[in-house]
Amino acid sequence: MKKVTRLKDLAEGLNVSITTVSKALNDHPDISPKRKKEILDYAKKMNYMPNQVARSFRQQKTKLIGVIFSDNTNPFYARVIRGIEEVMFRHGYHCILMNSYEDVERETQFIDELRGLNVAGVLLTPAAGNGKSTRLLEQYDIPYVLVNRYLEKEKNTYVALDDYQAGYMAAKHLCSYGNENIFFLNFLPEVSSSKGREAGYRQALEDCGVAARAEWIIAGCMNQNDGYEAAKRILEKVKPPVSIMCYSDNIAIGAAGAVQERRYTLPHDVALIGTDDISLLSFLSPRFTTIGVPKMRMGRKGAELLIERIRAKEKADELDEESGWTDQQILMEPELLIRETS
Amino acid sequence: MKKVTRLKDLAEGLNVSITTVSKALNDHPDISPKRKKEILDYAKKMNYMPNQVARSFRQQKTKLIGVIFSDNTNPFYARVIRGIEEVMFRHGYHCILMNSYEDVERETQFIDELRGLNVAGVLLTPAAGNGKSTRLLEQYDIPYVLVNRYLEKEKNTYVALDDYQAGYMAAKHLCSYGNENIFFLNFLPEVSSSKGREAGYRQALEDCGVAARAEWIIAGCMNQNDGYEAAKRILEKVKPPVSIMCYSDNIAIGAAGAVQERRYTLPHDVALIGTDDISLLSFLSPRFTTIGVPKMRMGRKGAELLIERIRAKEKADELDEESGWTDQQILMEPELLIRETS
DNA sequence: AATGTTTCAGTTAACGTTAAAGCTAAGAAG
DNA sequence: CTTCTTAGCTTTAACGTTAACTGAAACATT
Repeated sequence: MKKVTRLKDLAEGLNVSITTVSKALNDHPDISPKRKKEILDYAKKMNYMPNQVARSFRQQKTKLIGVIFSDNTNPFYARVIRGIEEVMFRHGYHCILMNSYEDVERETQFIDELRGLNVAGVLLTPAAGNGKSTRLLEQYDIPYVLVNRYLEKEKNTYVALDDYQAGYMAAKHLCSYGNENIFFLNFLPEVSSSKGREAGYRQALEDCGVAARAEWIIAGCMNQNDGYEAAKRILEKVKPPVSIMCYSDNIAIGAAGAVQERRYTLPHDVALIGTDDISLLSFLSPRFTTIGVPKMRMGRKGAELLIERIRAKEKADELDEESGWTDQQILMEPELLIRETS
Repeated sequence: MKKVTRLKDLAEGLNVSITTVSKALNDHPDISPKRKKEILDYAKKMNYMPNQVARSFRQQKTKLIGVIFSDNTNPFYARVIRGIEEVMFRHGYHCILMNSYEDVERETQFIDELRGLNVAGVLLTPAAGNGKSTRLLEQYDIPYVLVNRYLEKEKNTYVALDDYQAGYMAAKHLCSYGNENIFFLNFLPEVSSSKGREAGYRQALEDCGVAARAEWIIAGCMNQNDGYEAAKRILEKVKPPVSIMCYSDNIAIGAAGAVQERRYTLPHDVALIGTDDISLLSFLSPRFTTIGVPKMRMGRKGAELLIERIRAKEKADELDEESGWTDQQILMEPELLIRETS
């Protein structure tokens, strides 16, 4: 049996015009029910699948979404991505996965390539930088939604954690132990999430009557090893008991390693709290105290927002007017999960 | 400044024909160096990016790759995917991420959609089933490479772990403790990796003079919770010391939870070994004994093989002959990583 | 000087789809 | 019976790109 890959093949098999087949498959009212059924049955029988490339070409739009995050192996982003994929799939979109590794250059290159691919939209966690990526996206008129971070200077649509609240909750919790030193192993200080958490941390200390010291905040922790190194240095200088709040669970894991290396115990010598609620850490002993973040929900919400925005743009393009999209800012509520490291 | 998105825009700006611009951008020898430079400079200045949809349409091929795995949040697959993305990006391909959740229906639907998208190739870990996916891929003439699993009945190109060796190493290691019971918490018994590991496990026991008992092998463990439940039941029936070998680190984590719940200790009461070498577990205490798997390397190798296969097909299509691709089977070497749970 | 070759450009057509416009016959309205 | 409408199908054109072909001028070879 000859392969049926084009409308033409179906049309010839049924002795109707190509357009008629196209209309039948797209449920166009022009076609009589009888003929429609005939065509649909035949298409099904022949296992026909429309050529999306041709369709995208003709319609000047695709069902592809760019998904740019720093690293898909980061358990946090992995779950965000899963949420995105789930929603996009349900809506007939497909996700192009891109790892930026926090590199602005890579990120902008990705965006250029996504423009070439004519993607319907982009979801991204912008790398620390000067907002070049979002400016490009605006310039290319590509709908986008930021996830987990946002840019203060510009008005954007984003889904993020209520970082201030997260920082506040965590620091307040640590304050309750009354340890003399309350450290904060922070991520890159220029990104919104780091700033928000630090602000929350500072406010919590203030509310607890603790004067924050500059050396308590250690910025630039990106991974487990950075957490390990930072904690190691802390424990060389400071005598337990000490409290350590971490920007991520990854960092907390590294810190825990340093604690154990020193033969200190959690939570007795070191009260430790992470952020993200990575699933592994609720199983292992000691189960990590952390700030829960609705990661999949964040991804899903971001995807839904993007779809909304894409729809608005499509409608506007049709009528040849401005999209009139009003930016939306959504903050997810963090949750204090007290377990065994504090 | 008007937006320059088409060759036509460039051509008009430079007063040359569209084809000339196309040739210049594609480094065709027809164009003189002088003119070529002129056009390239102008294109760069105008920030032109070729319309990949139109290009794909014209050339009847895309630079898209389907990446179908069960779940991108699984730390194992996350690293495999990262390896894939890395290589594909370097070669100008882009990855469409799809989570099958071990569901054959979903998987085949994905493949149908990928056919519509005209992807250049597909990388996948086939869900346990009857080989429907690979048959579809063959039928649609889409180049593909299997990763981490293969199908015994059919001849395929794949990159997988030497599962037999992995099972053998792990079981042999556990045998050295001389515990009376040596359990194996296995994954779905119908997939190649489970079979291979079980075969290795059996052989190791035999070589150690241990008669394997049917009840030692507990199949169907998919996640942490399954590992927890299985270990819990084991510890209700059997008195320590006992050895438990797990198909994955995820399962081992669950098992460790059950061990700790019973107030047994690792490795004294229970010698535990996992598989995969998930990065978290080398940091936390107790650091898990496991079988190391080169996950990123597996992804990279799979991607390279797929590119090879795509190239072969492209060449064959050009000459209008059979591709003559000979299937390749690549096995990665596992590594015994003895740490603190055994 | 006549002929062949090379260089460098332009013209044409096609990839599969669908929106818009066109056409015909049947049915409705006057 | 004529005119108007509608249902249901077909024809045409276009999306941006590039392979194949065409053509003119410059250059090389006898």
